[in-house]
Amino acid sequence: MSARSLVVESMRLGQFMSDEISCALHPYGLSIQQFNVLRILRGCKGAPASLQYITSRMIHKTSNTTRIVDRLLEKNLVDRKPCLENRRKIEISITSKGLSLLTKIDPVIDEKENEVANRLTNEELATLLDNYKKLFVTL
Amino acid sequence: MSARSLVVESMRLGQFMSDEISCALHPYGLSIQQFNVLRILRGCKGAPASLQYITSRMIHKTSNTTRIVDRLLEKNLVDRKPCLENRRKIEISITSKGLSLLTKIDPVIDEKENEVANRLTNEELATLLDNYKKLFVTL
DNA sequence: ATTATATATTTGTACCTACAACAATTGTAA
DNA sequence: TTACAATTGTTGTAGGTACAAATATATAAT
Repeated sequence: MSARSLVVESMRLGQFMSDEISCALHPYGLSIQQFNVLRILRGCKGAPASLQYITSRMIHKTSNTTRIVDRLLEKNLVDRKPCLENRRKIEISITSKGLSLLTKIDPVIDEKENEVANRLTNEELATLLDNYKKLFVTL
Repeated sequence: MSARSLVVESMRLGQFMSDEISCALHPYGLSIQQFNVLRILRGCKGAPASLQYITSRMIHKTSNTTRIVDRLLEKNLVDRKPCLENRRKIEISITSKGLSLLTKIDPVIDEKENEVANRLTNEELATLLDNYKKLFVTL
């Protein structure tokens, strides 16, 4: 009985978290995946990222990063240039417009995240994250 | 720090669970949502269900159940009839073909679910589900 | 050098979510 | 009764996931 619950409830919780963040992002015209890409690029601190690098850091292993980046390009939130050393690659970087958008969004997301996390004590939270790790072991 | 992890890791875990089930369903030609609808209908034990009823029991609140049912209809796994008492409604029920497909899939899914759940002790599992409930409180 | 293989990205398709607009039917109230 | 609101489901569209095939470039093998 609990085994089935674990799977279903984990999916429900993931969906709940995703909904909370999506909802917070909506006023800024970003989807959760677009936001995800922007944050990954900001983490590069100026160094451009390849599509492959971005994909490896996304939540959904099979996200079609090409098309997500396309939408960010349309909004001028990122730049895309061919890589001179390796012409198979492209170099993607966040623009100043993208950075300043993230700066506006940061406190909103932080608040959402804290609001949810505060429903657990620090100990409960630590235990939960610990159990997540055990579940994640890939086969 | 942990607050951010909670959100991201919960999304990752939900995605992981979803991937595990999708993968197990793939040989049977069902998406996870199609499978979900079939199981909801089986739970009705012969009584037909309205679209609204099905939607209310799905993981994604905003699933477009009309179109998921369309695909199950094409495969003859469900029946759809107008409701005579209330002509706005439709009555959806699982066919015998749908039921026998579920019978084949059941043990595969059970095994997947147990395989994942066995990574935790019963106590850890109980605690985890308990913490899920605390996180879910809607605002 | 030519061929084969690996890498990096793009494109295509089926299915899905999220959200909004629409249509049909039913219920309610003036 | 007529008008208005609520309920139930369908359709349209943008964005996304999952998976496979295609394209271009780079590297390795013969």
